[in-house]
Amino acid sequence: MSGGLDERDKRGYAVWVSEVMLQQTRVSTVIDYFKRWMNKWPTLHHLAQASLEEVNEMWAGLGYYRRVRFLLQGAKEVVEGGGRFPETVSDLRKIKGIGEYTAGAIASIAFRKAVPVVDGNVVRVISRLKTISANPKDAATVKSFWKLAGQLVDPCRPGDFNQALMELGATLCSLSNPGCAACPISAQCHVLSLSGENELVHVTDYPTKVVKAKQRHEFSAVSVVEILNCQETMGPQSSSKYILVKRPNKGLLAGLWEFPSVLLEKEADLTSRRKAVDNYLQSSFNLDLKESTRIVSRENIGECVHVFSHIRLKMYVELLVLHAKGNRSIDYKKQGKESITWKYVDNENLGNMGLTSGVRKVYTMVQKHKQTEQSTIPGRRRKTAVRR
DNA sequence: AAATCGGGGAT
DNA sequence: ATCCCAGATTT
Repeated sequence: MSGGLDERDKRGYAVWVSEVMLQQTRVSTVIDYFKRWMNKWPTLHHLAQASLEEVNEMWAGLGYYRRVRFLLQGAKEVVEGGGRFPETVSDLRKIKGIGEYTAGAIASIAFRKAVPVVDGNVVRVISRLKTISANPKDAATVKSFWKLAGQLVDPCRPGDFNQALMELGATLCSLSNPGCAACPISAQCHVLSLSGENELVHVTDYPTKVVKAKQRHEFSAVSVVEILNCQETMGPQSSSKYILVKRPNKGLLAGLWEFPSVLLEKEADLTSRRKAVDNYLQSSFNLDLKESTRIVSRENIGECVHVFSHIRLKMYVELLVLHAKGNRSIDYKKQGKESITWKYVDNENLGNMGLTSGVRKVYTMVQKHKQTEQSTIPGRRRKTAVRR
């Protein structure tokens, strides 16, 4: 292994970051995120100084945000431990967020340990190579894949071998249209030879498909609250700002920012949605919307569906424009009883900051709505009346 | 063993 | 629309 300690740490860190980003995420998606990340935090020591808020924003849009929380936690642990960067699978496995795959990837790619990796690509290649029809998610079957991969790995160049195997699974040995004719190991592929003898056998039947749980449906009322003319915090020239709320530190999208929203029991009509939103804004922001003088406009923007692994969320979006100073009793800065965390963000910063994909979708909807409204009524300012 | 936890690209 | 991806942790 060439290079000093510093060089070694750098290699381990870069592979660690990239492999965590690559968990359940395609290479093409990761590339830009990886560049931005390494530019901001070039070494493990830089990362260890970062805050959760910072890494969350850098990660925004990548998904599975638990990954970045563990990555930051792990960086702090390694730096505070003062020890060398862990090199072996067993030491790497002790770090939160590093499972069997990531440990194998770092050990083999960064430190030339002769250990295997098993990801979705490797499962596909091996299940075809060996005609394995067992459920690939089954614990015992997973174990057998690791064993087989361990027998295959080239001890001289384990990192290159592992990456080549995954690359093969991602390209030639693809899900639905494998290029067996061009495959360098087609001669050793058992299922390919079987398919030549038996028309009922198809390469694409491997690995065996597993049935997945259906997504549950959820509904939420999203209120994009725009405050006009906020001179106190933004200076005399500013136009408006929006309220963003921080999600709870556990669960879905933990600790990430979103527009004020309430989860609905079920699909709801406009009236009940607004009732829920009003109640929420009243209790959490001390915003009394019964004072109609505060409301400049309140428009229904439309629906927006956002899909997670296990949830299909339909968001009903409205744009609620408020006067900054309508009534002295309004105190936007006062936090509600439920001690939620929130902040103001102006239009420019909202467009530039890291947002989750769902929030970005909603924001784009609102922008488009505003443009359409302006262009369809030239020279006139439309004002939607609000009557309660 | 099953559920949780994002998002997007391919089909 | 469905599948699933350079997965890991919690329940």
